[in-house]
Amino acid sequence: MNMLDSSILLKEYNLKVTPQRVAIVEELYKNGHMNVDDLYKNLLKKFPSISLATIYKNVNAMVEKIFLNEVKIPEAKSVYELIKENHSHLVCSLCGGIEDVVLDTSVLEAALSSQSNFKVENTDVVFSGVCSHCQK
Amino acid sequence: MNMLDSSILLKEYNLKVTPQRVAIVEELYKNGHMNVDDLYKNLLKKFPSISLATIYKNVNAMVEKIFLNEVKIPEAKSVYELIKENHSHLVCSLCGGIEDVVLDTSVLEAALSSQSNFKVENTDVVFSGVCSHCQK
DNA sequence: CTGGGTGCAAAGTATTTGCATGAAC
DNA sequence: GTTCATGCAAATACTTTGCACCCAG
Repeated sequence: MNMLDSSILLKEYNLKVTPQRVAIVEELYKNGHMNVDDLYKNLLKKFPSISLATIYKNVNAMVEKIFLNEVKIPEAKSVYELIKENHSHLVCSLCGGIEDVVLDTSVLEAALSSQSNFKVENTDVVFSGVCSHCQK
Repeated sequence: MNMLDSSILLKEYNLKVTPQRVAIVEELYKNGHMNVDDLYKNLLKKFPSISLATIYKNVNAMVEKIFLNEVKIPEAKSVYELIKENHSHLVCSLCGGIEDVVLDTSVLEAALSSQSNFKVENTDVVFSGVCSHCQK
């Protein structure tokens, strides 16, 4: 994703294109999932005087415009990701890394509907365990 | 669950049996899922001078001893529950209520293992949507 | 221009910690 | 009697807000 893509994305969601916002989008694109502190630390390199408040305001704005997603992780801080195809998360309990995996959750939803009237709008799946790298 | 059961549970996990702890366990047994503030407000009725710090310390101790579980909910505060049979959660986006449902997630884990070496230790599933009551 | 974003400082909220007292065992 | 829990107050951590200044459109 280049500068232009980020700009277009921001514009599409009626957010003014600022260098800080572009950088947030690009960091997330590059790293997949980041928490607020990770974002802050990385952006400090580019914007030595950026404020944590700016990160919070922008992340919240992007979550509201629904092009960022907050992922709540067991025993860790929430991370944010660009919204994309539905997917589940793999959280390594050793290194803390997070991977995406595309899985069809419709089997679960079908099983649920057979025993409940709950109307599902979203299904979040988080696997905790040990990633392939840490198994070595 | 009566007073005796809670005491036994606490003893089994090497926690001294205090009235506050018994009350926490019984509240959770009665209500299923509660966040820290709910617990605090309810316990205040029984213990007018109980401290939030006591709730935090005990909840954290019980999570560490692995007989409480923290459930992270999208767009809401974490809730705690007594550990029991593996189950998934249904979160109503209208009333905020949380229900349990027992589902077999092994299909998902099988699908995952076919495309990843991740070694799953735990699978958390949270459905968001509208509960049967709020659909009316 | 004009609206909205940024960074700073302050306020607000959430959670943890240290310590004296008192209860559990 | 010894250990550890409680409640209070203070400390820390996390997040939001208000405002003056500045940049994007």
